[in-house]
Amino acid sequence: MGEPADCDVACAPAGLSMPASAAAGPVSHAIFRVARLHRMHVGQLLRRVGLHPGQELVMMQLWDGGPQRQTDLARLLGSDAATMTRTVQRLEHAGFVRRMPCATDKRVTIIEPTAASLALRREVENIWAEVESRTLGDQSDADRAETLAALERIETNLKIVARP
Amino acid sequence: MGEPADCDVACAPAGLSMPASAAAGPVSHAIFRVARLHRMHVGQLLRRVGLHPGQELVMMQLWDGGPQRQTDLARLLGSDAATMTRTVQRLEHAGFVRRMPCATDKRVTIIEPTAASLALRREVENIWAEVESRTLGDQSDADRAETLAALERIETNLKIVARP
DNA sequence: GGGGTTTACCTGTCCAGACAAGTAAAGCGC
DNA sequence: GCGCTTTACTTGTCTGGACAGGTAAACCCC
Repeated sequence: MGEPADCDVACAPAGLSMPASAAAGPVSHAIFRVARLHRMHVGQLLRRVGLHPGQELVMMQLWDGGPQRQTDLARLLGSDAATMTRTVQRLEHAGFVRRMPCATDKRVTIIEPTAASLALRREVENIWAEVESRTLGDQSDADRAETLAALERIETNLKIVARP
Repeated sequence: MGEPADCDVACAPAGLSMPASAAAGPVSHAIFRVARLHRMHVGQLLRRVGLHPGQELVMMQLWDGGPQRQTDLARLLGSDAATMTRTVQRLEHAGFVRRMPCATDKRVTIIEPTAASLALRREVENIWAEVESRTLGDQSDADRAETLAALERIETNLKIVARP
């Protein structure tokens, strides 16, 4: 570190909830804040059932669609193939998932939920319902629809630009 | 892995963009997808200037507010103190930030942007403007306001629940 | 059927982020 | 002044996520 310095300015409480640095992109900044808050809520609730944020999406996809190829899991969840490899490894180690080699294509591995994981399903669905409820608060149905529409507009825009 | 298994069902193309697992929380799922897409765009652009997603927020806060205490940085950006420690360490190693011990309180370290970092400021602001543009697409001003309002509604709700 | 390409997966490495635990300094109460 | 609490910061360890690089199998085309 450098030399000791006085910190007159620095010690002043700078308790602004909207830093001027966000002026360049208020929506981008809001996405960042909302995403972290949302993830915090999900993680806090998932912790009770022994899952980490992101893993519950894999399990939901498996409960919902049954045994699937690992590459399809990654594609459906928009995840990186490498990330999916390690997430599945951890879920397997935790006993929630089983990996089976595909008989007709030796490259692929089929991921299937274990019987033990089924006990989690109801809890995870409750957690998601709880988070959805916290996220939307007491909004009216019309507001909820508008909220979802706004997010989907953003998603569409970001997807369009991603493929020039 | 388990025994080889046939994968008749699994090999079928399951190219749905809206997995039924999202039914429990469409808005939550959308937040997740939007956040990852948004982060991808930011990271892709920031890579050119040698920053990683999240670091640009620290730099913007420093450029904007001048030298600040590390704990204030963490609080303003809503980040974990431990995360801020390592982020600042990496920024210091990259030469964008300097750490100075506070003369009046030996616990605190003052973080200040280096002169070298100032050359990045314009570029980072352009990147954020670009991401904001991609995010909002060709929305009208009214739509943009509604989008921001929707995100802020979510943020408010998640903050309220966070403090029972 | 042989060779190049594509696909599926794995590993290494880096980053942010969260939690736990620890240290040192400041503040506070008595 | 002494002890307890709070604050600021650090480190360890776990996770998701991204990129690069590598391997083996399947595919495709001539």
